[in-house]
Amino acid sequence: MQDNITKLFKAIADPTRRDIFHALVIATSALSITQISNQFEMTRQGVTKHIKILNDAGLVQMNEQGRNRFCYADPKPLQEVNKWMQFYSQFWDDSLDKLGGYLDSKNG
Amino acid sequence: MQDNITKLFKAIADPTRRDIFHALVIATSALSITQISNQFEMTRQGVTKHIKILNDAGLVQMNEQGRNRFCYADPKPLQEVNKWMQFYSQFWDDSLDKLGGYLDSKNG
DNA sequence: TTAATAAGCAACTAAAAGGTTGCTTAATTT
DNA sequence: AAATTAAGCAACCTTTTAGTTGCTTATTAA
Repeated sequence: MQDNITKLFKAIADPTRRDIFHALVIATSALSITQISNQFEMTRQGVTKHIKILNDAGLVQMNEQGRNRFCYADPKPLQEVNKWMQFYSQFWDDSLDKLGGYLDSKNG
Repeated sequence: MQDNITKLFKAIADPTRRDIFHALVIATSALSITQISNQFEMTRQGVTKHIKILNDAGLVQMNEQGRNRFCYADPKPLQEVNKWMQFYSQFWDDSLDKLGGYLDSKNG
């Protein structure tokens, strides 16, 4: 359906998903779906859907144990986002003079 | 309605908008709406909507001249995204050993 | 001064997103 | 074995998103 980088951007474009992802990143152990749900004012099914999207983007991995599905964050795919941004970063990394001149040329 | 970082992420989450933004970044001069539209298989109104979203996110600036609205990219807001990612980058910047141990502790 | 061009606005449509409720299944406790 | 708990699945609803068509307005060119 959609390419990886789009999946990735869409995954982190939702504030709730950023919150879930963050909660998993700072967690000291993997958390079950229910444990995650308890931290949010949303039904477990709602959280499950978000987790699925994060998982499809590679940002959350699972670990099934009996009736539990322990989730943990995997920030590595964010490197792709970093890579995407690297090209554009040259335009803010450049000296302000150069950027100023560039913008002036477009404005004037 | 929604916070800046969310607007920013949503703006770049759409592939067409990333394409428009990229076209403006690499353009040697500011481009009118019509000039941009000609590069995409989409109506001018469709492009206008995308431009509006990019503009709301601060990624595209305008420059009205008569009946033309010349648009140019402003990548600076992407620094916010960069900042957001910096926190998570520690988890992929760390030595593989440390990351491995962290994951093992969650898996095991 | 009539043509043509650039773009805005509004209404509409189709599909996707974000979320819910209700029910089922499978694994654990008691 | 019965009750509880964790989670999946499907259907549904509402809002947002991505895009269209049609029309108007304002600027510029012939």
